[in-house]
Order: sequence, then C-alpha cells, then structure tokens
Amino acid sequence: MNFEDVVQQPRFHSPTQKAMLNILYTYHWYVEHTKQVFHDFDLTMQQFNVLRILRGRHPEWVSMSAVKEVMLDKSPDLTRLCDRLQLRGYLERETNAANRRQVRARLTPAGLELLRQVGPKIGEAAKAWSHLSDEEALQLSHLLDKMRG
Amino acid sequence: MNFEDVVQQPRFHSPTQKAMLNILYTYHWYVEHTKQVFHDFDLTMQQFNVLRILRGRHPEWVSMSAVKEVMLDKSPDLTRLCDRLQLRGYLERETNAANRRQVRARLTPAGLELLRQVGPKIGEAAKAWSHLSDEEALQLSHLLDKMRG
DNA sequence: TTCAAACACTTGTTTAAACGAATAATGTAC
DNA sequence: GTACATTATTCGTTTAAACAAGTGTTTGAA
Repeated sequence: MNFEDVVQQPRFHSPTQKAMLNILYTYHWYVEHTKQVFHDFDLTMQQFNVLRILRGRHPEWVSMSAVKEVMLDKSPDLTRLCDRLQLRGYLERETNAANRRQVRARLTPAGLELLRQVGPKIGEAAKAWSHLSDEEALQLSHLLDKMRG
Repeated sequence: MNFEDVVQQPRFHSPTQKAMLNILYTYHWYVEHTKQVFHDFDLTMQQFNVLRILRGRHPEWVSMSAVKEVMLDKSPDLTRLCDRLQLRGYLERETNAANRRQVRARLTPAGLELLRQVGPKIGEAAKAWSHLSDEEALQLSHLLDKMRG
C-alpha cells in the first residue's frame, strides 16, 4: 500500500506537510524492511547505532556523553543499553582515569566482527529498494538538509 | 548539530545510503521538534495517528483491522492503545453486529475537539522549520515515492 | 580549604512496547 | 450440519523506554 493511499486526507494543508508525512511514512517503511536483519542478529536499531558510532572512532575510547551526542535517537538509558552490549561481548568499558566521572566504551573484536556481518545485510535490504539515481539521491539529501534549515 | 556532523563516516557507500541516513536523521529531528506538543496533550505519536485515522472517516465506525492497516507504525497492541484513549473519552467502541468478531471505533466529540486543538500546534511546530518552497516540497515528496519504488 | 554548583552517569520506578498464545466468530468443504 | 481453517481481536508475559531522582567527581569561588 503506497503513501497516497495510506494517508486518508486527500488534500494536505501544504506541500511541506505532505512531504513531512511522507518522511514519517518512509521512515516506518525502512524500519519494516530492515526489521528482519536486526532481528536475525538480535539487535535493536538503537544498539546498532551505538555500535556504528563506536566503530566510527575505533580504536579510540568514546565517552557516553559523546556517544549520546551523535545518536540519532538519544536514549536516556544509554547505560543499560551498553550493559546489554557489553554482556554480549560487543564492547568494553572503563572509567576515564583523567576524569573519573566519565565512562568510556570501545568495540571489542567481536563487536567489529558483528558489524562486518550486519552492515552488508542492511546494505542488501537497502539496495533492493533503491530506485533513485545517484543524482536524485543527492538531491533528496539536499532537500532534507534544506527543509531542516 | 547538523546531519553531516552527526554521521561520523565522512564517506558514504552510496548517495542512496546517505539519503536514507538523512531520512532517519530527519525523522528523529521531527520527533524532537514535536515532542513538546504531544507531551502537552499527553499523547503519543501512535495515539495521535489513530485519532487522525478515525477523524478521516468520521462519523463512520472503523474496525481495528482497518485502523491497523493504515497506521504508520502498526502497533501490535492496538487494543490497549484504544483502551487508553477510550478511558480518556476520546473514542467509543462497539462490536459490529454484522460481524461480531470485529470491534469498531469512532471519535467522540471530545476526541474531535482534541484534534482541533492539537492539529494547529503541530502545524506551528512544522511551519517554524519549513524552509522549502512549495515546488521543493513536492519534489521531495516525489523523490521519496520514487525511492520506495 | 571548604562548600556549593556543575557535570557525567547510574539507578529506581512507572509505563508502554513486543511477541506469541489464546479466544471467539465466521466462513468453507465435505 | 460438523469439522477445520480463517479472520479479528484480546490477553499474558517478557522486555525495554521514559522520566525523575540519586551518586560520585570535578570545578570554582569565597
């Protein structure tokens, strides 16, 4: 079922409102299409997001606040999210000796390996539904940037 | 903090991947900006979505399965979501006499009034950050449609 | 130097989400 | 008309989100 059919209101207040609803719809559509991959690896999108952030800075230690700052979905419960990832051996943590308030994390080899496995699967799910040319994709990105101002 | 800064990886696998991440980012950004409005009315986005669906068909009765079909975020727990809305007097339910398996819902006057109050507030939050012309917004919508194929 | 304020997380508690199993009503094939 | 599958929703249980309050650490000012 496509976007136009789903959204009941045949007339939108404005093109912007229509675009925004379309973004929400597309988001949920993405979640629906990648759900299986995350489920197969027993990961939530948030957890995957945290692991990806850590990989971006590997092998540095990254403080919890630094992680939170760049999380898409800023979980107020990062502690327990990391607890779960640590229990499963994907990351390690330590208190920063230079500032003992800070807790820092970094990926373990197992965490890196996990990302190596998950990444391509997400990519596949993504490739299957991308019907945009490179130029169109870049323009889409540009319009989103502009929308947020 | 903008999208380019947040996403650590300076190079994307593909423009499509970049666009998709941008959509995820924009979604969370929208949630962040409308959170206060929903909170003020003590509604979740899902609850609001259900109320909006019912309004789209008001004053008809709409079955739970019909609601679920068009929900952006298909809650597996629509029953209890509606329980909460009914308790607060925003909708009423009945079993469909013609098919006694079906439970149907429709907005109460209080529910309609709530939407009359919430709608414009969301709109305001939306207007504040829309920097797109009508043509650009329509094109954005078009690209999203095309992306999903 | 000592005390308050700011910081960086963590923990407790309430609440809702997620998943699967269960219930009940209806259609269908024999 | 009886058994069986299908449909439509609900319930039970496990799990994680959300929010607020609390703990320990550092900074800065009197």
